[in-house]
Amino acid sequence: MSPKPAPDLDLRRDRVIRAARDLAEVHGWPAVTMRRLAGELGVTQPVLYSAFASRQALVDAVALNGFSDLAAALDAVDPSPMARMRAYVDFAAAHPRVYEAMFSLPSGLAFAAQETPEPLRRAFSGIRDAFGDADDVRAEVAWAALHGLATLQASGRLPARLEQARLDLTHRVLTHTVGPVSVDTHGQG
Amino acid sequence: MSPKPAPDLDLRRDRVIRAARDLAEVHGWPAVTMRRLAGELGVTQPVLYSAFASRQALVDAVALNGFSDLAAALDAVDPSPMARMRAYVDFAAAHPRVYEAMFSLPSGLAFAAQETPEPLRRAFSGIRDAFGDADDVRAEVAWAALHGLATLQASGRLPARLEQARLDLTHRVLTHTVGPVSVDTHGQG
DNA sequence: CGTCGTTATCTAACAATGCTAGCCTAAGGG
DNA sequence: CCCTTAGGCTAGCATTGTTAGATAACGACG
Repeated sequence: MSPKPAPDLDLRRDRVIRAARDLAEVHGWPAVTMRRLAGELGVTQPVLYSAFASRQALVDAVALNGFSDLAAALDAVDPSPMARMRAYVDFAAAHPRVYEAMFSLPSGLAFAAQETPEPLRRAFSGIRDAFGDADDVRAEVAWAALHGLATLQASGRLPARLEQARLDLTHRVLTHTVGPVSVDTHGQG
Repeated sequence: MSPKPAPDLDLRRDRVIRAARDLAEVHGWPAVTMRRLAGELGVTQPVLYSAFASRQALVDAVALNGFSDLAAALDAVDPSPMARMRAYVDFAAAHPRVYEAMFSLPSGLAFAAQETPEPLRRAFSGIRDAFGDADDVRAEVAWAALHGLATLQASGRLPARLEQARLDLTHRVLTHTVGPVSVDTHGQG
């Protein structure tokens, strides 16, 4: 049944993912070509296709891996809002290309569906645990704010000098809000 | 000096930009190839390069155009926070690919520098006028929140059903915050 | 121990992309 | 009518993702 020693596909996938991620972090995603990747790993292109059906699938795998790491980074700190916020933006700043794969690059990953991969749910839980509400609205807003800060800062569209001030203000408005939580889902839901 | 009638480059640029935008909105940015674009316009590829030095320059032009439109959309409504917020997310939802070119796709547009193109500054002013503070921190946070909401919703990562609730909460926390605005820019600025 | 069958891997190629060099042709001045 | 000038087109290059067909390595069976 297996005349040739079946290669450890999981191990190979892991190696390819790591190589792709490193290459992307150093030289950007456009530099992550199948040829160059194969060269770095000392194999030929078709071998990569035994691990991933397409380049898109590989990028998706890097993204999924990133969600796992993000979930771990959030879990590693205490569940106070400020600690989680700091952990989130720090993760995005430390691994900008992975974050790009997770959110900006075209992706085939489902999210709001029930097929949502588990690492994605875990990452979101890391935020919900800190901002949890009656429903998820506050956590979703918190996530959106963090995501906006992370991406706009990563692309240099916000002055770096005010980063801490922005995070402080975001924390303050999300935790010290007055007024009822009249969540009515009318309108063009 | 000009043996052949010099083509109206501005008009041509405009046509190319419009064609690229329409094509992107319908079929996505990967479908916007120079060949296909030339075909739609009834010309050959090299003509496009007389209008834009590269595909990247064309995408940047579409993005810049989008910032102009966004600024106009914000100016068109009264400067109340809620009206501006609604206008912002509506613009992003109505022109998702243009918004993608403005924020997600690789871009050569400067932002925080003093070389920032005027349409970008105008678009940001549309937000600052509604959330203006002592410094720009609150406006920046508002912008980040809106951007996060827009992108996460566009990629289907937030349930559409709660869209209005998220916007309401965002509006509430940004306008009804208690506590002083102790903006100290210490830390790793 | 030798042969065979299976399967992972490599070589080589395909189609499509962004971009460019060089010829061709249209338009105006003498 | 001819000549100059410059815009447009044809054809091509290098690179990309992806795949078909050949090759070689390894275990099983006689």
